[in-house]
Amino acid sequence: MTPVHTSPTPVTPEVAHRLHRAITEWYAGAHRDLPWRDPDCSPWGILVSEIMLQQTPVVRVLPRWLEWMRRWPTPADLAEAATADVLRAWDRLGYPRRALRLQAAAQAIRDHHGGQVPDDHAALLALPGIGSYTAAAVTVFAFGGRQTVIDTNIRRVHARVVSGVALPGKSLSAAETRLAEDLMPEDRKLSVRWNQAVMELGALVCTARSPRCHECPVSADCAWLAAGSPPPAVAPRGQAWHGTDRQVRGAVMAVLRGADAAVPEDWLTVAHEIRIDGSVPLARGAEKPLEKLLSLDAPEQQRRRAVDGLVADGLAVRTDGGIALP
DNA sequence: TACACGTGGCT
DNA sequence: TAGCCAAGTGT
Repeated sequence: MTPVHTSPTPVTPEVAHRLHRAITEWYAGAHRDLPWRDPDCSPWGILVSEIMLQQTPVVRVLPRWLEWMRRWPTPADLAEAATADVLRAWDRLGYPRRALRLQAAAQAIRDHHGGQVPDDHAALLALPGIGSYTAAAVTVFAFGGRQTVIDTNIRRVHARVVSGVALPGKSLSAAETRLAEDLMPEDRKLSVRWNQAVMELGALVCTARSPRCHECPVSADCAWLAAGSPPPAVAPRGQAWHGTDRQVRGAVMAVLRGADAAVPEDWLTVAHEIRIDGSVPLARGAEKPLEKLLSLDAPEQQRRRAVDGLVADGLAVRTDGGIALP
């Protein structure tokens, strides 16, 4: 292995070997027992888990994944489902466009890959909703390929252990990619375990806010810890939420998921016409989303922008009766 | 490159 | 409590 010179302290083959051994041994005893890690889990199940886990915590994915796999155990099953059912099953996982793209991916798998999830990295990358990370993850975790997986957890572990900084930069750099590639064990089977183990270390121990360095198997080799755990160079910019278009889109989607008929557009866009007295033809359970929509007190213009955006994104459609799930 | 895109638990 | 954060992708 070529020494890595992208950090203040180059990673020698000896250090790399020590990291491989320490982190994979830690993984063997400390990893979470998740259903998509079961040796019997299908590539489709793993692909579904990877999409659901994008920007979403494991605890929230678990119940949705179990229900999803029960209803649509193969790509062909999901390909043929009604999109409105797919969006309702996605429930409150967030970023519902992922559900749309997952169904589109299922249709592409049915139409162009004989119904089988492709094991080829390039073919995976060509599917809707699958980018660099997910293509690599499926290649590795579903098919045991030797690919460099880089997610936010892995970036953080590398940033601390090797580069000695608290957090990685906003976007993935070429140097980071090269570091990750250079750190990969040559042996294919070990590389699979390495990818999985570093990710898990970042998720359970080397966390963003309060890392548990006393539990870390590589604390002795950690450049960040050795440097005295310096704080991040630049404080990450907070994610705005209250009053944003996203919040309003989310509220509108919640209403549409709970409705058993098209919702008149004015009820969504004109605040004073949204009522929660039970006279609106919405399914039971929709009251709460409606209350949320009301409490937002979002300007009419913003509500219209949200509805227009949802329609433009294919998450909703305009019908004679109003707005509905597609 | 930077921004838009959901949601809810945790500190 | 207000803000941070979570297995990213598409434009």
